[in-house]
Amino acid sequence: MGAARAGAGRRVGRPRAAQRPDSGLEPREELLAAAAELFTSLGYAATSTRAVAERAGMRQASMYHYVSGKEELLALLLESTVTPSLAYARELLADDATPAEKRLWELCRADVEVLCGGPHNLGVLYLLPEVRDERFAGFHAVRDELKDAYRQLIAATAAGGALSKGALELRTDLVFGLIEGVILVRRSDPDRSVSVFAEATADAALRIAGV
Amino acid sequence: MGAARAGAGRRVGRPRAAQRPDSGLEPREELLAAAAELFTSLGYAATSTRAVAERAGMRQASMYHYVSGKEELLALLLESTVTPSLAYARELLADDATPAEKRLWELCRADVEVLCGGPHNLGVLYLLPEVRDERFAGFHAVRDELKDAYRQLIAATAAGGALSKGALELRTDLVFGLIEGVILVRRSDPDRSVSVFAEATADAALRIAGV
DNA sequence: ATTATCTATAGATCTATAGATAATGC
DNA sequence: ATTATCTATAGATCTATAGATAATGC
Repeated sequence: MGAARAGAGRRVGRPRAAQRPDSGLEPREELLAAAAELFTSLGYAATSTRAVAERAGMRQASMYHYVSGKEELLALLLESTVTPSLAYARELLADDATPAEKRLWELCRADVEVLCGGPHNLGVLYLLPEVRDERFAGFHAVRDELKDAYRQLIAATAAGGALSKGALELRTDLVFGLIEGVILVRRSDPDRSVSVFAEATADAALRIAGV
Repeated sequence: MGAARAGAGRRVGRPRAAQRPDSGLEPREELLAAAAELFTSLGYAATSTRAVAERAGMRQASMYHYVSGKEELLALLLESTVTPSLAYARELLADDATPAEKRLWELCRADVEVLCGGPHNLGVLYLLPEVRDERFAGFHAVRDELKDAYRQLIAATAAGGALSKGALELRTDLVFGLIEGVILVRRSDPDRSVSVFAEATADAALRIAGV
């Protein structure tokens, strides 16, 4: 149980119509990978359920065996873009042995790595107009918490401690905007070295934060 | 001739089915305004020609009397977002009486005003996945030229003169990314004072540029 | 006569469901 | 028997064209 697909062995159920080499992924993962590729390149509204399913190696209708529709796929992908950074942010917030400046830098660097890492520039999902919809409230909640972690770290720096509430908000927006703006930079130039860019962005973020 | 609509007088042609108070705009302008509102809020693919036409006060089919389709509307709107900044950038490049730092600051400030000004956050059109398409090559050409103006101004600053080609490129990307990232900030918080934010962003851009 | 609009519609989608089928499991 | 898939399709779009119509212009 669990390791049912191990060994690419015999599988229950009617065989797929289009036989392809085993991807090694669970069908649901195949769908997510297909959706990631299509949503990031064509956009959400312009991607049909047929396109997703077919790219995942199954027929359009079979997709509904695994997910309720496109929407669920987008919600899952979106959350995968913020959850790792949020987990790391929580760690950094708890670590009071390290100076706030250093922790802020680390969060920026890591966040850029997540947004720009991976094969499909998943960060661009942020940019989709559909994402504003209430149906993706889960994503927004996680993202808000992440932004709050940025705010706390900025406030904890030497330069940040002196700021008024409004000024802190503005700095936070600028830093957060810089980090998310990175998605646009990567979009227009996809072949950049991510790690160098992530460090340069973290440096720039500290300068904006006033460090 | 030309001022045909003056005085909201009698108009040639079959009257519109849905009578509404005269907007004072030419039909083509009404379509552009409707498209701006819908493309920025729902996205391009999710906006139907029917929705655009109806919001402009005419029936779906009548739209084709003025434009070839949705695509033309998006192309026009996109260009309207970069053209003003580019014109201003050219002026600034020519003005060698003013220090480069000051000119760079001005360009950033003005660009943010254009991107975030106006009623419909037209800047978000940049974010639409469809925009990458070759059909919008005109927009991309203008945008590339604008980015090149940023590069030249950064290179002309005291800090920029010393940079290697690669380092200059990186700084330019970071600054340009910060400016475009502003679109995301405005999207998540639309009621911000644009002019204050534009100046704060220009300050931040100079800090990134190393001034 | 010219024009701006309308109504109607063909043809091409796209989503989600119903029900059939071809495997394995027991 | 259970399961993963398939095929088929109803119903809801959406785009772009054809052709009719209701104004003004001459």
